[in-house]
Amino acid sequence: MAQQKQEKDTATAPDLADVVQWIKEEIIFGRLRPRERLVEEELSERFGVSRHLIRAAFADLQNMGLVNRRRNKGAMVRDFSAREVDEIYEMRSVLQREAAMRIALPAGDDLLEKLEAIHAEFSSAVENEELQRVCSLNNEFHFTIFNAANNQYLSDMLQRIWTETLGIRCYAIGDPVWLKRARGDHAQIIEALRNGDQEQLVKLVDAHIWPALELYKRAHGGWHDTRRAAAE
Amino acid sequence: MAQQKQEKDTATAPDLADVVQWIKEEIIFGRLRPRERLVEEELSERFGVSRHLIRAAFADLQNMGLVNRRRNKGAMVRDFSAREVDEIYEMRSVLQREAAMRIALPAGDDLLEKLEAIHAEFSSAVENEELQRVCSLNNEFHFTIFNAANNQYLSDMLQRIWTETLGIRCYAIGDPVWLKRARGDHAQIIEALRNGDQEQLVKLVDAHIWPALELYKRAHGGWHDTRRAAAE
DNA sequence: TGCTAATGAATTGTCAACAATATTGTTGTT
DNA sequence: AACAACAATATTGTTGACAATTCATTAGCA
Repeated sequence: MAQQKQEKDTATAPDLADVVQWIKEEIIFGRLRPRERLVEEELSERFGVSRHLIRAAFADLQNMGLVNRRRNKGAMVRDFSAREVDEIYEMRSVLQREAAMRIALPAGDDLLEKLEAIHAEFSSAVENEELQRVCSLNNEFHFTIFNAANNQYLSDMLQRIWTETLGIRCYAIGDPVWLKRARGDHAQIIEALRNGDQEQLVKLVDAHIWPALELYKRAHGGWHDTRRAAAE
Repeated sequence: MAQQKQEKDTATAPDLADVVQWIKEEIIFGRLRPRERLVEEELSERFGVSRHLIRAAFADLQNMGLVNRRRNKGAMVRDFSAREVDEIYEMRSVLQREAAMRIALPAGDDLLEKLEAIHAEFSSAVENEELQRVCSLNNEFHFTIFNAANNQYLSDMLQRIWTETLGIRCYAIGDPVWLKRARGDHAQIIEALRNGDQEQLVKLVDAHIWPALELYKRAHGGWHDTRRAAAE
């Protein structure tokens, strides 16, 4: 699934995948803000790689939905309109419910054990406020579940949505209230999986996604709904 | 939606979009077969564009799911395993049903008129056996409907699936029996839209997708389930 | 013969210079 | 002062050459 590069900085020259990851993180963790222009040479110097790689990375990031590009005008960090956010979240809801519905219940012991292991780590990461680990363990938790739906294409679509909504969801990661709530949600989800209560599972998985959206919307307060992603 | 380039060959130098479109058609209409290797310089000469453009096009086509690439090994036309085909069709079913369910009924006159116009053209294209037009009108018919669900992200996901399944669906386009049936299906779909029968609409839209898959599977007869898309 | 290692051709990956385009700043006219 | 035309700068797009990698063939050896 989430194709991580195995050994990162073992003195190997930076790869396209590395550059994509770097820029992705810059965007996720807010060093590059929505609607900010991305200048090829600037990033090229910052990361110490050729402009060529930056360009290629832009293409990838565009396909991931993290940046917009217009011919001869360059790239900028994608900014979602209020409507786009709502639409993407509706679809996230549809697909996650579909995944939850497709999991064969009651879950096998191996799945439950794996989830509990992740959940334990997640909890400890929350307590120590290791945000980056929280984020990555959260991903792992959910995709372990989604993959249990046993449809690779569904997992892939969810992967795409997760990437696109990173900027939205990562608002929540820093919020103590949300973190506490998420931990509880995860525990409940595991319970539903164990008890074989499919209806409850679907409900829990779906309910779990909305608080982060609310946080994001609140943070964006008075929302000016200007922008629109143009194709050319 | 389907971002076509307006004026094609008005003596303007070929664009990345052009190249992508060309290769796409080569794949769709079978001049490039599944699992066939795509050599950059070869295509570069064939189309008379620089190797760079071909490379960039490969990246795009990979993201569209039409080709697979592996580092230092090049690109090849994507080939679906039996399982992948089933999985992608399950998801196509889910999303199309979701779209059908979201259309506000009864449909407005403008929508109905538009669909009837497309349907009339479709019918004539079928009778004259203009396959390429059949294909494009078929797209237009369905996306007019999908867009009526009023969720751009949903439309975009369906667009992606349609592109990926082109190679599967275009088997059907050449089949007279399927064509006849499709024409009837479309008429029924318009009726359901007019009558405001949502349940029937969902059912029709869903039932419409499976015959083409059956045709494809039959054509692929004894299926060797070898291949697998590798990440690196 | 059957296996491994070395060679070479084919192909992809990378780079740096150059061309085309957009953006900004300046000048001159009314 | 307002506006338009022009010039200068900044940025992206394109090209061709070269480096690195893979793949197929052959040579060497037991």
